Amino acid sequence: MSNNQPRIILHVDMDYFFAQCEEREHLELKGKPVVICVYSGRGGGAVSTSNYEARKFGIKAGIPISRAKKLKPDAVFLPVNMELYRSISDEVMEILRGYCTILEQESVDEAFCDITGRVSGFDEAKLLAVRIKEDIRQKVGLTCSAGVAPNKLIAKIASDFQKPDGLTVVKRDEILQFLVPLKITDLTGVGKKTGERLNELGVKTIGELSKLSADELIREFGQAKGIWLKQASQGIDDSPVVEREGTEQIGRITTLKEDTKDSNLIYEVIDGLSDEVYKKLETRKLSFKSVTFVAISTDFKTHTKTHTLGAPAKDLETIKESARRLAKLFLEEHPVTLRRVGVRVANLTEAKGQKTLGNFENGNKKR
DNA sequence: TGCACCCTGATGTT
DNA sequence: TCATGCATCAGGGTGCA
Repeated sequence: MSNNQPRIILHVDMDYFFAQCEEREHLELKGKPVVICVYSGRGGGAVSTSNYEARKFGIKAGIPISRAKKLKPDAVFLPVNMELYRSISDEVMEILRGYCTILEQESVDEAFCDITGRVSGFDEAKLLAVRIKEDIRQKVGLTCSAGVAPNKLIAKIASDFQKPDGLTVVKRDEILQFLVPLKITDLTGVGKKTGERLNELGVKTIGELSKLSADELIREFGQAKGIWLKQASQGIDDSPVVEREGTEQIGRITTLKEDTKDSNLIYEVIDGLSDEVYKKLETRKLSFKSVTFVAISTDFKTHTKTHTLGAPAKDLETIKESARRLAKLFLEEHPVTLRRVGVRVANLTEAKGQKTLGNFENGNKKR
């Protein structure tokens, strides 16, 4: 895709999405601090997201619920209600689809739109963005923040630049001055770990990052990431907006009631998780070709074990048996105590008509 | 030797 | 500090022509 046509990309990011959905459903929440929680089943858990009232007290995504409760005991604490957020997300995406030729839904609350063919330039693009925001506000009842730029990388950073209910337009010749003062972690793809390593190299801003040579970055981060960092620091990104077929993998993970190394207990949990993964697959009519057992030990290290089948399958038994077998192997190899376990399927394909696919080599298995 | 595929842990985000 | 659940990706390994 090396055509020279300058692109215009719009990135839309719903504001504090989960919490805003709850505000829409429960009007009495407006103005109160709202905290959306993922409970672990053993009393603890983490904050999934919070509204701006809650953020004023330091309650943000990722912190333990216990800490959030200390920061603001009388905030409203609600469990995640994914079904609600999905259906609202669908409403939003449907609106966006009406405005762009290609829509790339990045997650439940974010999407890229290629609007190159829909507008004559950035001024018109800005007007279109305003209209889309207004449309979403009226039809869905939620605010979002938007970024308009010549590529996905900059559009995404731009949508994050002014929040909530923001709109930031970055034209081609404004990219460098826009990026230079930003923190390196404002680059999508640079998180805590990469940020720390860059700090050690004396780099704190994107401007400073752009001064490092590609060679230096490759030495430090390897070929692919090194080149990516160099390009990103200069605002270069050619990746196209692509309609996503669907997810590549589907999984479920849970925290055990208590830490254990008891395989029978773990098998029980695996069966339950397999059921849920199977349900998700079924509703989306997908087959899988590999099964992964995920284990997180008490020291919070993540371990995985994967088995790839000879041919795609779509039945529950295959998930359960594979996951159990993988767990057994894992426990034999690693005598550690587990805190969390998960089951994941990948290599997904559309489950066309096939009934059951029992034809993979699993002959010598103990029953 | 080159390539395709597989497995694993790291990473990002919420 | 206390530490959910989910997805994607790159590096290195492995097997085969």
